[in-house]
Amino acid sequence: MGHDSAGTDGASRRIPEATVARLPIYYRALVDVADRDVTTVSSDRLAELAGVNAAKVRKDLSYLGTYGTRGVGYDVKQLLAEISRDLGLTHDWAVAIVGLGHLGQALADYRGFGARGFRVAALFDADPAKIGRQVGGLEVSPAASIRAVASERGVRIGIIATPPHVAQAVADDLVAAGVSSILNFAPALLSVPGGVSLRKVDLAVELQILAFYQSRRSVPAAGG
Amino acid sequence: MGHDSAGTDGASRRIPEATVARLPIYYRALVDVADRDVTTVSSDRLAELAGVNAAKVRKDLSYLGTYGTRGVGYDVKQLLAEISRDLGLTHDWAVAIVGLGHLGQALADYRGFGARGFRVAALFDADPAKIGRQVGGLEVSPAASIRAVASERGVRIGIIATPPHVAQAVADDLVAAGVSSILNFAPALLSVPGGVSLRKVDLAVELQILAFYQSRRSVPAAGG
DNA sequence: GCCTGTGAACCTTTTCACAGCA
DNA sequence: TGCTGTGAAAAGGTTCACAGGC
Repeated sequence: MGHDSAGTDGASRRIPEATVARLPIYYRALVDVADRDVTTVSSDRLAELAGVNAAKVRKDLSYLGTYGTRGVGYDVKQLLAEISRDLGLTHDWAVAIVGLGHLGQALADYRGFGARGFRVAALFDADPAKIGRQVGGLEVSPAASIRAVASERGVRIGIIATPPHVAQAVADDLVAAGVSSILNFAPALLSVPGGVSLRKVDLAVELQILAFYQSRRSVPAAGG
Repeated sequence: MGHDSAGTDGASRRIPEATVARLPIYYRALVDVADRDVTTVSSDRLAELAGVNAAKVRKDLSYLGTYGTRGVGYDVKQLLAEISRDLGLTHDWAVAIVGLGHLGQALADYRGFGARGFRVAALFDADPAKIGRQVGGLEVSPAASIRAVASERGVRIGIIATPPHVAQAVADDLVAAGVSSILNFAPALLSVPGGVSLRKVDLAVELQILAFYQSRRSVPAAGG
Protein backbone atom coordinates (compact mmCIF):
# COMPACT_ATOMS: atom_id res chain seq x y z
CA MET A 1 0.00 0.00 0.00
CA GLY A 2 3.01 2.28 -0.06
CA HIS A 3 2.69 5.23 -2.36
CA ASP A 4 5.93 6.95 -3.06
CA SER A 5 5.35 9.22 -5.96
CA ALA A 6 3.80 12.56 -5.20
CA GLY A 7 1.22 13.70 -7.70
CA THR A 8 2.39 16.42 -10.02
CA ASP A 9 -0.54 18.57 -8.95
CA GLY A 10 1.09 18.72 -5.54
CA ALA A 11 -2.18 17.94 -3.85
CA SER A 12 -1.26 14.62 -2.31
CA ARG A 13 0.30 14.61 1.12
CA ARG A 14 1.01 11.65 3.33
CA ILE A 15 -1.76 11.69 5.90
CA PRO A 16 -1.24 9.23 8.78
CA GLU A 17 -3.87 6.52 9.13
CA ALA A 18 -4.79 7.64 12.62
CA THR A 19 -5.48 11.10 11.28
CA VAL A 20 -7.60 9.77 8.42
CA ALA A 21 -9.68 7.87 10.95
CA ARG A 22 -10.42 11.13 12.77
CA LEU A 23 -11.26 13.29 9.78
CA PRO A 24 -14.85 11.99 9.67
CA ILE A 25 -15.25 13.00 13.32
CA TYR A 26 -14.03 16.52 12.62
CA TYR A 27 -16.22 16.58 9.56
CA ARG A 28 -19.33 15.82 11.57
CA ALA A 29 -18.45 18.33 14.27
CA LEU A 30 -17.89 20.99 11.62
CA VAL A 31 -21.20 20.26 9.94
CA ASP A 32 -22.86 20.76 13.31
CA VAL A 33 -21.21 24.11 13.99
CA ALA A 34 -21.82 25.26 10.41
CA ASP A 35 -25.51 24.49 10.91
CA ARG A 36 -25.48 26.89 13.81
CA ASP A 37 -23.99 29.60 11.59
CA VAL A 38 -20.71 29.70 13.46
CA THR A 39 -18.02 30.92 11.07
CA THR A 40 -14.85 30.28 13.03
CA VAL A 41 -13.73 27.49 15.30
CA SER A 42 -10.62 27.11 17.43
CA SER A 43 -8.68 23.88 17.86
CA ASP A 44 -9.84 23.89 21.46
CA ARG A 45 -13.48 24.05 20.53
CA LEU A 46 -13.18 21.51 17.76
CA ALA A 47 -11.31 19.19 20.11
CA GLU A 48 -14.14 19.45 22.61
CA LEU A 49 -16.74 18.65 19.94
CA ALA A 50 -14.73 15.75 18.59
CA GLY A 51 -13.76 14.30 21.95
CA VAL A 52 -10.00 14.58 21.44
CA ASN A 53 -7.39 17.07 22.61
CA ALA A 54 -6.46 20.31 20.95
CA ALA A 55 -2.88 19.39 20.09
CA LYS A 56 -4.16 16.41 18.15
CA VAL A 57 -6.61 18.56 16.22
CA ARG A 58 -3.89 20.98 15.22
CA LYS A 59 -1.47 18.22 14.27
CA ASP A 60 -4.15 16.43 12.26
CA LEU A 61 -5.29 19.53 10.42
CA SER A 62 -1.70 20.50 9.69
CA TYR A 63 -1.40 17.36 7.55
CA LEU A 64 -4.14 18.72 5.29
CA GLY A 65 -2.27 21.97 4.83
CA THR A 66 -2.43 25.14 6.80
CA TYR A 67 -5.97 26.37 6.95
CA GLY A 68 -6.05 28.16 10.29
CA THR A 69 -5.36 31.73 11.22
CA ARG A 70 -3.15 32.32 14.25
CA GLY A 71 -4.90 34.21 16.96
CA VAL A 72 -8.28 33.42 15.38
CA GLY A 73 -8.89 29.78 14.57
CA TYR A 74 -10.17 27.90 11.54
CA ASP A 75 -12.72 29.14 9.05
CA VAL A 76 -15.52 26.61 9.34
CA LYS A 77 -16.60 26.64 5.70
CA GLN A 78 -13.11 26.51 4.33
CA LEU A 79 -12.08 23.68 6.63
CA LEU A 80 -15.27 21.79 5.85
CA ALA A 81 -14.57 22.12 2.15
CA GLU A 82 -11.02 20.90 2.58
CA ILE A 83 -11.99 17.87 4.66
CA SER A 84 -14.83 17.01 2.27
CA ARG A 85 -12.37 17.10 -0.57
CA ASP A 86 -9.83 14.96 1.26
CA LEU A 87 -12.45 12.41 2.25
CA GLY A 88 -13.69 12.31 -1.31
CA LEU A 89 -17.18 13.43 -0.30
CA THR A 90 -17.35 16.00 -3.06
CA HIS A 91 -18.70 13.41 -5.41
CA ASP A 92 -21.10 10.55 -4.77
CA TRP A 93 -19.91 7.03 -4.32
CA ALA A 94 -22.15 4.23 -5.49
CA VAL A 95 -22.54 1.71 -2.69
CA ALA A 96 -23.86 -1.85 -2.84
CA ILE A 97 -25.25 -3.67 0.17
CA VAL A 98 -25.14 -7.45 0.11
CA GLY A 99 -27.34 -9.31 2.55
CA LEU A 100 -30.68 -7.85 3.56
CA GLY A 101 -31.28 -9.26 6.99
CA HIS A 102 -32.08 -6.76 9.70
CA LEU A 103 -28.58 -5.36 9.55
CA GLY A 104 -28.59 -4.94 5.78
CA GLN A 105 -31.98 -3.27 5.98
CA ALA A 106 -30.78 -0.99 8.73
CA LEU A 107 -27.93 0.02 6.45
CA ALA A 108 -30.21 0.44 3.44
CA ASP A 109 -32.49 2.72 5.44
CA TYR A 110 -29.68 4.66 7.01
CA ARG A 111 -30.22 8.40 6.62
CA GLY A 112 -27.21 10.52 5.91
CA PHE A 113 -26.08 8.05 3.30
CA GLY A 114 -27.43 10.09 0.45
CA ALA A 115 -26.72 13.37 2.13
CA ARG A 116 -23.02 12.82 2.57
CA GLY A 117 -21.35 11.50 -0.52
CA PHE A 118 -22.78 7.99 -0.61
CA ARG A 119 -25.62 6.63 -2.67
CA VAL A 120 -27.01 3.13 -2.28
CA ALA A 121 -27.01 1.92 -5.86
CA ALA A 122 -27.65 -1.79 -5.50
CA LEU A 123 -29.00 -4.32 -3.01
CA PHE A 124 -28.35 -8.05 -3.17
CA ASP A 125 -29.61 -11.08 -1.36
CA ALA A 126 -29.52 -14.81 -2.02
CA ASP A 127 -32.96 -15.47 -0.55
CA PRO A 128 -35.59 -15.84 -3.33
CA ALA A 129 -38.18 -14.47 -0.90
CA LYS A 130 -36.31 -11.19 -0.74
CA ILE A 131 -35.32 -10.84 -4.37
CA GLY A 132 -37.53 -8.36 -6.19
CA ARG A 133 -38.76 -6.73 -3.01
CA GLN A 134 -38.26 -3.04 -2.46
CA VAL A 135 -36.06 -1.96 0.43
CA GLY A 136 -35.50 1.72 1.00
CA GLY A 137 -36.87 2.46 -2.45
CA LEU A 138 -34.56 0.07 -4.27
CA GLU A 139 -35.25 -3.37 -5.64
CA VAL A 140 -33.32 -6.32 -4.23
CA SER A 141 -31.30 -8.14 -6.90
CA PRO A 142 -30.20 -11.77 -6.74
CA ALA A 143 -26.79 -12.34 -5.19
CA ALA A 144 -25.86 -14.31 -8.30
CA SER A 145 -26.03 -11.08 -10.28
CA ILE A 146 -23.50 -9.15 -8.22
CA ARG A 147 -20.79 -9.15 -10.89
CA ALA A 148 -23.09 -7.97 -13.63
CA VAL A 149 -25.23 -5.49 -11.73
CA ALA A 150 -22.58 -3.93 -9.51
CA SER A 151 -20.22 -3.29 -12.39
CA GLU A 152 -23.02 -1.98 -14.58
CA ARG A 153 -24.02 0.52 -11.88
CA GLY A 154 -20.48 1.64 -11.22
CA VAL A 155 -20.39 0.46 -7.63
CA ARG A 156 -17.07 1.21 -5.96
CA ILE A 157 -17.89 0.50 -2.32
CA GLY A 158 -19.43 -2.75 -1.13
CA ILE A 159 -20.97 -3.53 2.23
CA ILE A 160 -21.14 -7.16 3.26
CA ALA A 161 -23.90 -8.00 5.73
CA THR A 162 -24.27 -11.68 4.97
CA PRO A 163 -23.69 -14.77 7.09
CA PRO A 164 -19.98 -15.44 7.50
CA HIS A 165 -19.75 -18.56 5.33
CA VAL A 166 -20.66 -16.73 2.14
CA ALA A 167 -18.76 -13.52 2.89
CA GLN A 168 -15.59 -14.49 1.02
CA ALA A 169 -17.50 -15.48 -2.12
CA VAL A 170 -19.40 -12.20 -1.98
CA ALA A 171 -16.17 -10.28 -1.56
CA ASP A 172 -14.72 -12.06 -4.60
CA ASP A 173 -17.78 -11.16 -6.65
CA LEU A 174 -17.64 -7.54 -5.54
CA VAL A 175 -13.97 -7.28 -6.44
CA ALA A 176 -14.67 -8.89 -9.81
CA ALA A 177 -17.33 -6.21 -10.36
CA GLY A 178 -14.79 -3.47 -9.84
CA VAL A 179 -15.44 -2.71 -6.20
CA SER A 180 -12.26 -1.65 -4.46
CA SER A 181 -13.48 -0.72 -0.99
CA ILE A 182 -15.28 -3.20 1.22
CA LEU A 183 -16.89 -2.78 4.59
CA ASN A 184 -17.40 -6.17 6.17
CA PHE A 185 -19.95 -6.80 8.91
CA ALA A 186 -19.72 -10.57 8.67
CA PRO A 187 -17.66 -12.21 11.40
CA ALA A 188 -15.20 -13.76 8.98
CA LEU A 189 -11.66 -13.08 7.84
CA LEU A 190 -11.72 -11.91 4.24
CA SER A 191 -8.84 -11.82 1.86
CA VAL A 192 -8.84 -9.37 -1.01
CA PRO A 193 -6.28 -8.48 -3.67
CA GLY A 194 -3.84 -5.65 -3.10
CA GLY A 195 -5.36 -2.33 -4.03
CA VAL A 196 -8.66 -3.19 -2.40
CA SER A 197 -9.35 -1.55 0.97
CA LEU A 198 -11.05 -3.64 3.57
CA ARG A 199 -12.52 -2.53 6.86
CA LYS A 200 -14.31 -4.66 9.36
CA VAL A 201 -17.00 -4.03 11.94
CA ASP A 202 -17.58 -6.91 14.29
CA LEU A 203 -20.20 -6.74 17.00
CA ALA A 204 -18.93 -9.75 18.90
CA VAL A 205 -15.41 -8.37 18.96
CA GLU A 206 -16.61 -5.05 20.34
CA LEU A 207 -18.63 -6.74 23.05
CA GLN A 208 -15.78 -8.99 24.01
CA ILE A 209 -13.43 -6.04 24.32
CA LEU A 210 -15.94 -4.39 26.63
CA ALA A 211 -16.30 -7.62 28.57
CA PHE A 212 -12.56 -7.71 29.12
CA TYR A 213 -12.48 -4.35 30.85
CA GLN A 214 -15.80 -4.95 32.53
CA SER A 215 -14.62 -8.16 34.13
CA ARG A 216 -11.47 -6.49 35.40
CA ARG A 217 -13.64 -3.95 37.18
CA SER A 218 -16.42 -6.02 38.60
CA VAL A 219 -14.58 -9.15 39.52
CA PRO A 220 -17.20 -11.88 39.32
CA ALA A 221 -18.10 -13.04 42.80
CA ALA A 222 -16.64 -16.41 43.68
CA GLY A 223 -20.11 -17.79 44.22
CA GLY A 224 -21.14 -16.63 40.75
CA MET B 1 -7.86 4.13 34.16
CA GLY B 2 -4.42 3.31 35.52
CA HIS B 3 -4.30 0.25 37.71
CA ASP B 4 -1.13 -0.11 39.68
CA SER B 5 -1.78 -2.70 42.30
CA ALA B 6 -1.40 -6.29 41.23
CA GLY B 7 -4.02 -8.62 42.63
CA THR B 8 -2.82 -10.90 45.37
CA ASP B 9 -3.86 -13.89 43.33
CA GLY B 10 -1.17 -12.89 40.87
CA ALA B 11 -3.60 -13.28 37.98
CA SER B 12 -3.67 -9.71 36.76
CA ARG B 13 -1.13 -8.65 34.20
CA ARG B 14 -0.99 -5.47 32.21
CA ILE B 15 -2.29 -6.41 28.78
CA PRO B 16 -1.81 -3.69 26.14
CA GLU B 17 -4.98 -2.32 24.59
CA ALA B 18 -3.94 -3.35 21.11
CA THR B 19 -3.56 -6.89 22.35
CA VAL B 20 -6.94 -6.87 24.08
CA ALA B 21 -8.53 -5.81 20.81
CA ARG B 22 -7.06 -8.86 19.10
CA LEU B 23 -7.96 -11.45 21.71
CA PRO B 24 -11.51 -11.81 20.34
CA ILE B 25 -10.04 -12.55 16.91
CA TYR B 26 -7.80 -15.26 18.30
CA TYR B 27 -10.73 -16.54 20.29
CA ARG B 28 -12.86 -16.98 17.20
CA ALA B 29 -10.04 -18.60 15.25
CA LEU B 30 -9.43 -21.03 18.11
CA VAL B 31 -13.11 -21.92 18.36
CA ASP B 32 -12.99 -22.75 14.66
CA VAL B 33 -9.96 -25.02 14.92
CA ALA B 34 -11.31 -26.65 18.09
CA ASP B 35 -14.50 -27.47 16.16
CA ARG B 36 -12.35 -29.34 13.69
CA ASP B 37 -10.79 -31.35 16.52
CA VAL B 38 -7.35 -29.88 16.03
CA THR B 39 -5.51 -30.07 19.33
CA THR B 40 -2.44 -27.96 18.69
CA VAL B 41 -1.87 -24.77 16.79
CA SER B 42 1.33 -22.88 15.97
CA SER B 43 1.71 -19.13 16.06
CA ASP B 44 2.11 -19.26 12.30
CA ARG B 45 -1.17 -21.05 11.80
CA LEU B 46 -3.03 -18.90 14.27
CA ALA B 47 -1.61 -15.81 12.63
CA GLU B 48 -2.90 -16.99 9.28
CA LEU B 49 -6.37 -17.64 10.70
CA ALA B 50 -6.47 -14.31 12.46
CA GLY B 51 -5.04 -12.25 9.63
CA VAL B 52 -2.01 -10.96 11.53
CA ASN B 53 1.64 -11.98 11.63
CA ALA B 54 3.17 -14.68 13.78
CA ALA B 55 5.40 -12.42 15.86
CA LYS B 56 2.35 -10.46 16.92
CA VAL B 57 0.53 -13.61 17.94
CA ARG B 58 3.43 -14.75 20.08
CA LYS B 59 3.89 -11.36 21.67
CA ASP B 60 0.16 -11.04 22.36
CA LEU B 61 -0.13 -14.49 23.88
CA SER B 62 2.95 -13.92 25.99
CA TYR B 63 1.05 -11.19 27.83
CA LEU B 64 -1.47 -13.78 28.98
CA GLY B 65 1.27 -15.96 30.35
CA THR B 66 3.24 -18.71 28.74
CA TYR B 67 0.91 -21.31 27.35
CA GLY B 68 2.86 -22.65 24.39
CA THR B 69 5.32 -25.47 24.05
CA ARG B 70 8.52 -24.76 22.16
CA GLY B 71 8.88 -26.89 19.12
CA VAL B 72 5.19 -27.79 19.23
CA GLY B 73 2.82 -24.85 19.48
CA TYR B 74 -0.16 -23.98 21.66
CA ASP B 75 -2.65 -26.43 23.07
CA VAL B 76 -5.94 -25.29 21.55
CA LYS B 77 -8.20 -26.13 24.49
CA GLN B 78 -5.89 -24.67 27.08
CA LEU B 79 -5.40 -21.46 25.13
CA LEU B 80 -9.11 -21.17 24.48
CA ALA B 81 -9.79 -21.54 28.19
CA GLU B 82 -7.23 -18.90 29.04
CA ILE B 83 -8.55 -16.38 26.52
CA SER B 84 -12.14 -17.02 27.57
CA ARG B 85 -11.17 -16.35 31.13
CA ASP B 86 -9.29 -13.17 30.23
CA LEU B 87 -12.15 -11.89 28.12
CA GLY B 88 -14.56 -12.64 30.94
CA LEU B 89 -16.58 -15.03 28.76
CA THR B 90 -16.69 -17.67 31.44
CA HIS B 91 -19.81 -16.13 32.87
CA ASP B 92 -22.76 -14.49 31.14
CA TRP B 93 -23.07 -10.75 30.89
CA ALA B 94 -26.54 -9.27 30.88
CA VAL B 95 -26.86 -6.89 27.93
CA ALA B 96 -29.52 -4.26 27.28
CA ILE B 97 -30.30 -2.93 23.82
CA VAL B 98 -31.82 0.52 23.60
CA GLY B 99 -33.51 1.49 20.35
CA LEU B 100 -35.26 -1.15 18.27
CA GLY B 101 -35.08 0.18 14.78
CA HIS B 102 -33.66 -2.16 12.18
CA LEU B 103 -30.24 -1.95 13.76
CA GLY B 104 -31.48 -2.69 17.26
CA GLN B 105 -33.50 -5.61 15.94
CA ALA B 106 -30.50 -6.89 14.06
CA LEU B 107 -28.58 -6.81 17.32
CA ALA B 108 -31.42 -8.42 19.27
CA ASP B 109 -31.60 -11.26 16.75
CA TYR B 110 -27.86 -11.69 16.54
CA ARG B 111 -26.88 -15.33 17.00
CA GLY B 112 -23.80 -16.03 19.00
CA PHE B 113 -24.88 -13.57 21.61
CA GLY B 114 -26.20 -16.22 23.91
CA ALA B 115 -23.58 -18.74 22.91
CA ARG B 116 -20.58 -16.68 23.84
CA GLY B 117 -20.92 -15.04 27.21
CA PHE B 118 -23.63 -12.48 26.46
CA ARG B 119 -27.32 -12.63 27.17
CA VAL B 120 -29.80 -10.02 25.99
CA ALA B 121 -31.66 -9.25 29.19
CA ALA B 122 -33.63 -6.13 28.30
CA LEU B 123 -34.87 -4.22 25.28
CA PHE B 124 -35.95 -0.59 25.36
CA ASP B 125 -37.62 1.78 22.95
CA ALA B 126 -39.36 5.13 23.28
CA ASP B 127 -41.93 4.41 20.56
CA PRO B 128 -45.29 3.37 22.10
CA ALA B 129 -45.94 1.28 19.00
CA LYS B 130 -42.95 -0.88 19.84
CA ILE B 131 -43.34 -1.12 23.60
CA GLY B 132 -44.80 -4.45 24.65
CA ARG B 133 -43.95 -6.14 21.37
CA GLN B 134 -41.74 -9.21 21.37
CA VAL B 135 -38.38 -9.00 19.64
CA GLY B 136 -36.17 -12.04 19.62
CA GLY B 137 -38.29 -13.59 22.35
CA LEU B 138 -38.07 -10.63 24.71
CA GLU B 139 -40.62 -7.93 25.43
CA VAL B 140 -39.75 -4.34 24.61
CA SER B 141 -39.86 -2.08 27.69
CA PRO B 142 -40.41 1.67 27.63
CA ALA B 143 -37.26 3.76 27.46
CA ALA B 144 -38.51 5.65 30.50
CA SER B 145 -38.02 2.49 32.54
CA ILE B 146 -34.33 1.99 31.77
CA ARG B 147 -33.11 2.91 35.24
CA ALA B 148 -35.55 0.61 37.00
CA VAL B 149 -35.54 -2.35 34.64
CA ALA B 150 -31.87 -2.45 33.74
CA SER B 151 -30.72 -2.29 37.35
CA GLU B 152 -33.31 -4.85 38.41
CA ARG B 153 -32.06 -7.27 35.74
CA GLY B 154 -28.41 -6.74 36.59
CA VAL B 155 -27.49 -5.32 33.20
CA ARG B 156 -23.80 -4.44 32.99
CA ILE B 157 -23.41 -3.82 29.27
CA GLY B 158 -25.60 -1.43 27.30
CA ILE B 159 -25.93 -1.07 23.55
CA ILE B 160 -27.23 2.23 22.23
CA ALA B 161 -28.92 2.03 18.83
CA THR B 162 -31.06 5.14 19.09
CA PRO B 163 -31.12 8.38 17.10
CA PRO B 164 -28.17 10.57 18.05
CA HIS B 165 -30.11 13.28 19.87
CA VAL B 166 -31.29 10.97 22.64
CA ALA B 167 -28.10 8.94 22.93
CA GLN B 168 -26.61 10.98 25.77
CA ALA B 169 -29.78 10.78 27.85
CA VAL B 170 -29.91 7.04 27.29
CA ALA B 171 -26.27 6.71 28.29
CA ASP B 172 -26.98 8.64 31.49
CA ASP B 173 -29.89 6.37 32.31
CA LEU B 174 -27.83 3.27 31.65
CA VAL B 175 -25.03 4.48 33.87
CA ALA B 176 -27.57 5.34 36.59
CA ALA B 177 -28.83 1.77 36.31
CA GLY B 178 -25.36 0.41 37.03
CA VAL B 179 -24.21 -0.25 33.48
CA SER B 180 -20.49 0.30 33.18
CA SER B 181 -19.80 -0.74 29.60
CA ILE B 182 -21.49 0.94 26.68
CA LEU B 183 -21.35 0.18 22.99
CA ASN B 184 -22.62 3.17 21.06
CA PHE B 185 -23.96 2.91 17.51
CA ALA B 186 -25.47 6.39 17.48
CA PRO B 187 -23.43 8.98 15.61
CA ALA B 188 -22.97 11.22 18.63
CA LEU B 189 -20.21 11.99 21.07
CA LEU B 190 -21.10 10.60 24.48
CA SER B 191 -19.59 11.50 27.77
CA VAL B 192 -19.62 9.03 30.63
CA PRO B 193 -18.17 9.07 34.13
CA GLY B 194 -14.74 7.60 34.76
CA GLY B 195 -14.93 3.88 35.35
CA VAL B 196 -17.39 3.40 32.51
CA SER B 197 -16.00 1.94 29.29
CA LEU B 198 -17.30 3.33 26.07
CA ARG B 199 -16.79 2.00 22.58
CA LYS B 200 -18.23 3.39 19.40
CA VAL B 201 -19.21 1.93 16.06
CA ASP B 202 -20.04 4.47 13.42
CA LEU B 203 -21.12 3.45 9.95
CA ALA B 204 -20.63 6.86 8.40
CA VAL B 205 -17.13 7.11 9.79
CA GLU B 206 -16.18 3.72 8.38
CA LEU B 207 -17.54 4.61 4.96
CA GLN B 208 -15.78 7.93 4.95
CA ILE B 209 -12.48 6.30 5.81
CA LEU B 210 -12.98 3.93 2.89
CA ALA B 211 -13.89 6.85 0.67
CA PHE B 212 -10.65 8.57 1.58
CA TYR B 213 -8.50 5.72 0.33
CA GLN B 214 -10.84 5.01 -2.56
CA SER B 215 -10.61 8.52 -3.86
CA ARG B 216 -6.82 8.45 -3.66
CA ARG B 217 -6.84 5.39 -5.88
CA SER B 218 -9.44 6.27 -8.44
CA VAL B 219 -8.66 9.92 -8.81
CA PRO B 220 -11.89 11.55 -9.92
CA ALA B 221 -11.53 12.69 -13.50
CA ALA B 222 -10.87 16.42 -13.82
CA GLY B 223 -14.08 16.85 -15.78
CA GLY B 224 -16.11 14.81 -13.24
C1' DG C 1 -2.71 38.46 24.16
C1' DC C 2 -4.48 34.75 21.35
C1' DC C 3 -4.30 30.67 18.80
C1' DT C 4 -2.00 28.06 15.06
C1' DG C 5 1.85 25.20 13.32
C1' DT C 6 5.46 22.19 14.43
C1' DG C 7 10.00 20.26 16.18
C1' DA C 8 11.12 17.37 19.97
C1' DA C 9 10.11 14.23 23.69
C1' DC C 10 7.50 10.56 25.00
C1' DC C 11 4.77 6.56 24.78
C1' DT C 12 2.68 2.61 22.39
C1' DT C 13 2.81 -0.82 19.05
C1' DT C 14 5.01 -3.60 15.66
C1' DT C 15 8.66 -6.12 13.86
C1' DC C 16 13.09 -8.32 14.06
C1' DA C 17 16.13 -11.72 15.40
C1' DC C 18 17.67 -15.06 18.21
C1' DA C 19 18.25 -17.54 22.72
C1' DG C 20 16.09 -21.36 24.96
C1' DC C 21 13.62 -25.39 25.38
C1' DA C 22 11.08 -29.68 23.51
C1' DT D 1 15.25 -29.25 13.93
C1' DG D 2 11.06 -26.62 15.18
C1' DC D 3 8.59 -23.25 17.42
C1' DT D 4 7.95 -20.34 21.53
C1' DG D 5 9.25 -16.36 24.38
C1' DT D 6 11.36 -12.04 24.56
C1' DG D 7 14.89 -8.33 24.57
C1' DA D 8 16.04 -4.74 21.28
C1' DA D 9 15.24 -1.94 17.27
C1' DA D 10 12.07 0.42 14.39
C1' DA D 11 7.86 2.59 13.29
C1' DG D 12 3.87 5.01 14.40
C1' DG D 13 1.13 7.98 17.21
C1' DT D 14 0.42 11.38 20.97
C1' DT D 15 1.56 15.12 23.80
C1' DC D 16 4.42 18.96 25.08
C1' DA D 17 5.94 23.39 24.69
C1' DC D 18 6.97 27.23 22.31
C1' DA D 19 8.10 29.98 18.12
C1' DG D 20 5.53 32.64 14.87
C1' DG D 21 2.02 35.37 12.83
C1' DC D 22 -2.54 37.86 13.71
